[in-house]
Formats: sequence, C-alpha cells, structure tokens
Amino acid sequence: MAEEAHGLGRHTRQRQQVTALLEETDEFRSAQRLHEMLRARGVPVGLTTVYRTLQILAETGEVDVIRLPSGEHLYRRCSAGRHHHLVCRHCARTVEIPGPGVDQWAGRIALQHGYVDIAQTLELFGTCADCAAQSGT
Amino acid sequence: MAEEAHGLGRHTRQRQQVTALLEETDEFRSAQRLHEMLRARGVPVGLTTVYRTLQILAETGEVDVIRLPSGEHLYRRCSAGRHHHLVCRHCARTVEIPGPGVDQWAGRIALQHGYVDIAQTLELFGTCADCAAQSGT
DNA sequence: CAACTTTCGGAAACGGTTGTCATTATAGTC
DNA sequence: GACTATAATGACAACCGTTTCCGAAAGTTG
Ligand SMILES: [Zn+2]
Ligand SMILES: [Zn+2]
Ligand SMILES: [Zn+2]
Ligand SMILES: [Zn+2]
Repeated sequence: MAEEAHGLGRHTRQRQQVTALLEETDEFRSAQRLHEMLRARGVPVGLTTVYRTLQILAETGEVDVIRLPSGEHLYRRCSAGRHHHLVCRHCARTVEIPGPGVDQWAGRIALQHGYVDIAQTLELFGTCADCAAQSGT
Repeated sequence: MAEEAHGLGRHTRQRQQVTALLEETDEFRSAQRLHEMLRARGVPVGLTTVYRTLQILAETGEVDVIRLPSGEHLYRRCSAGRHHHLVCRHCARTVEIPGPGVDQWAGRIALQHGYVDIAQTLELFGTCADCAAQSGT
C-alpha cells in the first residue's frame, strides 16, 4: 500500500524536493535554475534527476512548460483549468489567462482546412509593470 | 548603382540561390534541408551561409520562422499580411490563417495586467487531410 | 535482512545553431 | 579593365540546453 496519485513512481527525497520547490513560487523557472536553487539550500540532487522529474511532471500535466525564444524550457506549477500564460520576459512573473475561446477558434479553423488532431501553442511575452518601471528610470 | 531593396547586403550567388529556393514551394523547411537541397542540385554553398542568410531574411521579415517542438527552426516565404500558420506536423504543408483579432485580444489582455511591449506566439500544428488518409490505411 | 527493482547522478553524447578567421568574391573607383 | 576597400564565404570548432549511459545507491517487498 501507499504512494501514487501524483504521477511519479517511487517516493524519493529528490522528487519530493523538486515538487516542493515548484510549489513555492509562481514564476516559470528552468531546470538548471531549479537545480541551482536546490543545491544552494543544501539539497544534494543531480541535474539529470531534476530534468527527469520535470519531464515526468510535464507528461502527467502536473506542471506547465513554456519554451523561451532561446529554446530553454521553463516549468511552473499552475492551476487546473485550461489557460495560456502572460510571462514577463525579464523576471518570468506569470499571469494565467483563461482562454477557452482560442481552442474553439483553432478547432474551427483547422476543420475548415481539413486538418485534424490539432495542437496549438499560444504564449504571451511582455514586460511586467515592475520591470518596465525599473528600466524606465 | 544597383542592388538593395531586399534586405540583404551584397548580391552574392549563394544568397540568390537561397532566396530562389524559398520561392519555389510553400512548405516550411529547415536550414539543413534547404542546404541539402541546394547541394543536391549542384549549388556549392556552405551550411553556415544558409543559416546566416535565413537569419537576415527572418530579421527583415522577408521569411517567416516557426519552431518545432524539437527546437529546430523552419523557414518559409509567406505573403505580406499579418497571419498565423496551420502546419502539418508530418509534411509541413502550411495554410496561412489571417488572425488580426488575436493581436487585439492579446493587447487587451496584456494591458489589463500592466504588461507592455507584448509579443505573442501562436502556431497551429495538425495533420493535413492527405497525411491523415495515408496513416488511416 | 536479503533480494529485487527503480532511481540517482557524473560524465559523455547529442543536435541545431552560432562563432572564428583565413580565404574569396563583390562593388565602387581609377 | 585593373585596383582596392570591404563584406561574404565556409570548413571547423565551440556552444548550450537537453538526453543518454551505466555503475552505484536507495527504495520496496516479503
Ligand atoms: Zn499554466
Ligand atoms: Zn518582470
Ligand atoms: Zn507566414
Ligand atoms: Zn501532411
């Protein structure tokens, strides 16, 4: 008996630490940064393990992933519903944007052109009020 | 006198060949594939040059770029207006989707949350009718 | 505790892209 | 048609986030 109900297999110290860290803030963060943060607080965890854990969490839908223009992946523990992200390109502060309408729009467009099995990627990048104020003066 | 009015600087054989190849079809293609195609038809051009040329064309807006989930970039000569892309994930066949409404929607959302200087990425990936028929039987 | 299985993690591999820099081509000017 | 300043080329190496390898370590079961 015991465990499961969280997508991950065995209940290891490392995975606990990664998921715990993800719960702490609502910024999108990279695997490498999460790794650094864990090491900085004395948690001995390998980078490979962080990558693997995030991969599993992403597959099971427990975290959301976005890709920066540079190609690196950022991870975040989000709320349950379908949504898009409005992300500050400087500090990664994120606002969830409920966007069911976009899904419907995409499905309709795809059907019109005979495409099936549609997946859409919609992310909004901008500069948040704080970051804009900083660079402003 | 002469040249210019096409974003590129000097008028070299290689750049002519790359732009000419881009005019030929309306699929999105990777830098490496474009390079292979040029070599295959006997045009001696280096991969680095293809990358650089595409970079310039992308910056000046003469070609559109999308990024596959794998991270590789695909390039295409598109029509002028603002649009999104409906791309077949198997054969890269592409339909342009005029979508001014999405811009406005994004701008409105961003403003609501105090974000400025917004950039949005919206692409639709699906399976086109032909590819669906093939895999279907 | 012993036996078995999963996970860990350092190091090496990967893959698309970008940087380096000596060589070559281009486009104005004589 | 030279001549020359300068931009472009391209083989090769470096980059960088990510993935794969595989022996060691830790979790789980009975
Ligand atoms: Zn989210
Ligand atoms: Zn910010
Ligand atoms: Zn386009
Ligand atoms: Zn197709």
